Amino acid sequence: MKPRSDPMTKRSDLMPESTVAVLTFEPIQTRRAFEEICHIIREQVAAGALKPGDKLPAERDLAKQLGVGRNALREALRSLEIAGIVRLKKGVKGGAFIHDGPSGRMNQVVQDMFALGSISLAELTETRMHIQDVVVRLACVRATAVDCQAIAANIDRTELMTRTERFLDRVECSREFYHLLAAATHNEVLVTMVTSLTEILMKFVYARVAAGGDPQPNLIAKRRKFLAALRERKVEVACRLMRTHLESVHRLLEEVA
Amino acid sequence: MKPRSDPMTKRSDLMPESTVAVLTFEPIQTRRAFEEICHIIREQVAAGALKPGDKLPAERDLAKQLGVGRNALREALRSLEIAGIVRLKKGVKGGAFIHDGPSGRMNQVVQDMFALGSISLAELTETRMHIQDVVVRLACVRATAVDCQAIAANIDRTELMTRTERFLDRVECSREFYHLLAAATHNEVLVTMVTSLTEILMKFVYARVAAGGDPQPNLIAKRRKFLAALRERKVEVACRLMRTHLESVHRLLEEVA
DNA sequence: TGCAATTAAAGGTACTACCATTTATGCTAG
DNA sequence: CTAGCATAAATGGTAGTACCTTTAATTGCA
Repeated sequence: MKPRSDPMTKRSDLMPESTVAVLTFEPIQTRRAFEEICHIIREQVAAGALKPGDKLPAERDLAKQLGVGRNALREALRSLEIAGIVRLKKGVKGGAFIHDGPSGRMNQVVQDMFALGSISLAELTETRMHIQDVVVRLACVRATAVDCQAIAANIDRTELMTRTERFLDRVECSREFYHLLAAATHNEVLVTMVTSLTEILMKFVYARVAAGGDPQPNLIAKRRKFLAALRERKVEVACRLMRTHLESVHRLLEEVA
Repeated sequence: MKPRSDPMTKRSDLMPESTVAVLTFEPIQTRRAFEEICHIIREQVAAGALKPGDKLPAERDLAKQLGVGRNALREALRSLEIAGIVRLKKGVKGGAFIHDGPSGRMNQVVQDMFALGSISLAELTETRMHIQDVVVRLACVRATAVDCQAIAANIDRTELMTRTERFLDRVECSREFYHLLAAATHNEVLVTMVTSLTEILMKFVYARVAAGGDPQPNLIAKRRKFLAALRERKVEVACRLMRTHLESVHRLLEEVA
């Protein structure tokens, strides 16, 4: 790992040009130590050699084993932590543990993309509208009694927040509503995507609500109506309700921005 | 930044218990230095104070300014680099530059989730099927002549790869096909999502093709038929073609796994 | 026996020194 | 005067050391 300057790159003067021209010599980017380490860990995870809950050796030991400095190793661990692969715990019996799943990582990605201007609010709302449509259709087919009960409980809590005029808390309830609905599809990929889209858009809702009060006076009624459609598995009705609701919400959002 | 042990936490013995009981003392998690730094940079980006192309101060300077060690700063920069926020360049006139966009970050997230078992192949294929349906519908409405020409050129290239039996290269063409199709929606969020889903599933296709030869003998004809439907904006036809094609591809994928 | 003090393990941080790479500058040869 | 090469400087990359902070096990005293 030590030799950063590959002697291979210096030998061109030792070979006649005629033979050099045959080879392609693509730009072998010298991978940084932490990249190499990340790659190794990721391979182990992908191969099943490292499973969630497993503990990596202590930083000092692992650095010795890999023949790198502790800094480089820490940068690798930091990257893996940011990626949601490992979770670092301090103290004795601490260390780097393989994480259960990179939950919430995609949220950060979407938010970063938005902050950097790679994606726009309009693109987010449009995508959310379509994905949510897929979610509703799947949920109508697959939602279990337990799923529906969870949603019903969520609506009850939303109603309480509305009556007590805790509108900011009610936004949290909304976030959870969409999460529960996505969970009813029993497709974790959809859950992740919906959660990311909902998360970032809820930030705008939050700003709107913090400033202006309650922009959705009929929310509870709309939610209950939707839940009824979901329970009766009336796909088209549920889709229509969701679509019109999201349209109004998204209109509000674009006013804020 | 230096005092990690907040003197505030030591003053409980200086106050009578009666007043202590009033305060809540939520568990103020001591944020690590690199987290604080990441947060600051992200704020600057979100606020528009830092725009793509901007250069951050040199590591040594920035560390001094922030009052942290170079290690901590580097871990922060590493995190931001992994997140696709900054790009680090070596040498004089190098440094940390704000990146254009975290393109490709979501791919890694999806692949990590899969490697860790958070999501399954079945969930990926199902989601892809539905998202792709959305994409086709939008593309049928919005695809410009340029979009269609790009897809046509891609199909031509795919045909060449087929004739010359470079099946592995043809898989790359397929990857590009789905990317171009998504691009025709002119919705970058959808592009990102589709790319992530396609990317990971193509890994399986790649394995399948590398082992078994050509599993899609009629691919070119199917592609051209699809493109014709797209050009004529026959939404339902295009959707049906895409759906049946993906169904067959996904069937193959689940055989591999 | 039970609680408190000690201790050890492990991550978090700072600092230093040096290596590697890249660009600019300047000097020398033609 | 120009071309090319040598040198220098800036800057990220890496190693190593020392120490702090947190956490949990252990020990010891009452």
